[in-house]
Amino acid sequence: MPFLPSSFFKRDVITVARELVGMELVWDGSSGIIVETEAYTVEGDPAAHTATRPSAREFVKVGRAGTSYVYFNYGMYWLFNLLVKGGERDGLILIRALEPASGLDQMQSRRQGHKLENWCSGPGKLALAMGIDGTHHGVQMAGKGRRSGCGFRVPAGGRQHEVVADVRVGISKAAEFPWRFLAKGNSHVSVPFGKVKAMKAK
DNA sequence: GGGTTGATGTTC
DNA sequence: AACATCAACCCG
Repeated sequence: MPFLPSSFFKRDVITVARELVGMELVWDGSSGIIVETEAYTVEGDPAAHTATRPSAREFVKVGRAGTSYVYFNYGMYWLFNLLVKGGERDGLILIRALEPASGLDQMQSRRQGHKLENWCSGPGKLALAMGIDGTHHGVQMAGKGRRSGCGFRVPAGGRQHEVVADVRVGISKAAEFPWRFLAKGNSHVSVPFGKVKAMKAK
């Protein structure tokens, strides 16, 4: 299966975030099926980095569609995002969870002491499992200049997952935007469908 | 299983 | 001061 072309990432960021669920992320000898994403838009989204960080705005302006945006959060974890631009709405997509698919030995060695279901069930965890860190900021993931061994593709057998939309996780601003996309019923997601609102209701 | 808490550092 | 988190720990 060929890798997704850069044109895939030159569309509306919400659309792309939804369609990435069920795709396979290939990264340096390992891969996983994407089971959870979150979209953040450059305009009209108070929760997006671009709303508060000039450096993020500059990255969107200068970067090409399909480039990785990796940053350090909570003093401990790297989070892996993708730049989407050229469609109706530009923005960044946070890859939040994967179902491990290949290179399992490598992933297991990086996630020692954890169950398979928890290797990639969260944005910090998947960065650990795949070996993603700050040196991987700005990596081209599609089209011309794509880094060898990295990219996205339709898995063998096609996209098997039904996608559902829910609110995003771990934010205080624009918390009601339904811009988190999940593979329905999948056990590798970070927070199951409906759980964020259920917690908040208490 | 569910709730709570501590560990960490960059950004503005 | 806030933050796009995780795992260890309690309690049951």
